[in-house]
Amino acid sequence: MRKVAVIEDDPDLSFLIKLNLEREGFEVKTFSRATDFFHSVLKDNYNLVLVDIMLPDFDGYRIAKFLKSRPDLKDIPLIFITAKGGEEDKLKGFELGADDYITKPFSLKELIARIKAVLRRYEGRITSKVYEFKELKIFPEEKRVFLKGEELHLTPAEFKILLKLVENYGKPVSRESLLDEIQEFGKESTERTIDVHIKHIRDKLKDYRFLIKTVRGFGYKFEE
Amino acid sequence: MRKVAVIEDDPDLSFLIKLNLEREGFEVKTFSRATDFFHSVLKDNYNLVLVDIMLPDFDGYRIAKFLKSRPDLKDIPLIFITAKGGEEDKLKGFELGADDYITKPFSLKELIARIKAVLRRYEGRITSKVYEFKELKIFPEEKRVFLKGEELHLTPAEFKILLKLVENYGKPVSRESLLDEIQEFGKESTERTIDVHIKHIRDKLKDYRFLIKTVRGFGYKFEE
DNA sequence: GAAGGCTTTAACGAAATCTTAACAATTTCT
DNA sequence: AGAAATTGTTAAGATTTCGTTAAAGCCTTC
Repeated sequence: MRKVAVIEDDPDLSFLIKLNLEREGFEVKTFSRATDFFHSVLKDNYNLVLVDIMLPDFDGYRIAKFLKSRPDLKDIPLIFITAKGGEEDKLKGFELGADDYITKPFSLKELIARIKAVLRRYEGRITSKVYEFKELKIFPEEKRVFLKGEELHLTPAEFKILLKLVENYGKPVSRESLLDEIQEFGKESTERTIDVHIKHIRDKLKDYRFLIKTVRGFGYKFEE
Repeated sequence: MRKVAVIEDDPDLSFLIKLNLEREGFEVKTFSRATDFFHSVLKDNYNLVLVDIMLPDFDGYRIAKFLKSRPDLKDIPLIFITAKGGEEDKLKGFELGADDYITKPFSLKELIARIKAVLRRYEGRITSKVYEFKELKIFPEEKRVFLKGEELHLTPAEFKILLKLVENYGKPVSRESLLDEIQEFGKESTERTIDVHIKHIRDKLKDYRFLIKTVRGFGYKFEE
């Protein structure tokens, strides 16, 4: 789950942001003072930091400077919140490495849209991982699978299932979790659906079908 | 390796130049007629063009005019070779954008020195990035696209989408990300908007429409 | 304020994909 | 071994997604 740190001294606004982000599936920690955040950021792994420029102890720019000065933290996406709307402030923010900038008052909808957009942008930067098992290669970023040099055509659901299994190499994955991967939250399909997808994947893996092992009474696992 | 095109109708001189430039580590293509060169210059990426003013079909000035009239070719350094030594010719050459001018007879040593000097001058400049796929060229800085030497007119949204796809060559880009590129936050358009833009881009790419592949359930990708 | 270019929306058909359900095969349990 | 539970297989129907078209909405420009 993606974690967001919110540094905002207005408790009402802070609460509202937390509420809405959690509704979107984020894990949220709020801080009313920068110093508290400093302690947390070193041990918790945030995927994004949302910081108000005006804070009682530090100003937001110093938070940005701090984050950007540390090699282990400088790649955390950063969004500023501010009451000021001047171009100059905006520029200063971007110079300090902010990824986006949102001025009060703003709609929560907009805030969430911006957060998601920033995260999307960052996800592209992740160095593309490659999974390789004998003659099977999986490129998650490219959503492609190769078997003996030939590309396999997997449907979206098939690809998601295979990837989930591979990511949990050796560990059994329940049908339930696999279902979560392939469908919208709230839907509830039969778990037999998974079986059918698994069959299709196995068929496409041909003589490597054995890589997907069934874990009776639970689900499936990927293992050589 | 740096590529030089030599347009010179005297086969002996042409051969001599080729020989000496290759000894210096250049890749050299020679043309005895301008028309042959015109075909080549559109697909090969020359770092420098060396052209004799007097040619059987076209004169060198027209070659210069042609090159300088095309945004995708106008930055290729150009050196004239000529038998005439008049100041007038020299001026005309420089007016047309020649970077240097050398009069017959000249020593190969001198020619090479001048070529290197011109390239040095050019390399100091920031070479703006160019994307090139077969007969498709994209100039992000200038926001222009050329297909088989013809400029394509893309609308702003179309250009942004194409560029985003090209920047993520081989990687699927989600409709959401593409929407981020073309519109302000807060707006939430339907993702079908992207489909329509994609159709328009594909139509304009004509027989290269296949470069944009759809990634079912996700978005699109650019790939040869 | 009309015109034209650009973007967005809506709607439909076609194709790809997903799900279901029924039956067969296999494993586990008693 | 036989019953029960679980998984494999199959095929058909339901659903989703995409391409395409046309038209509406929105700017800018004249």
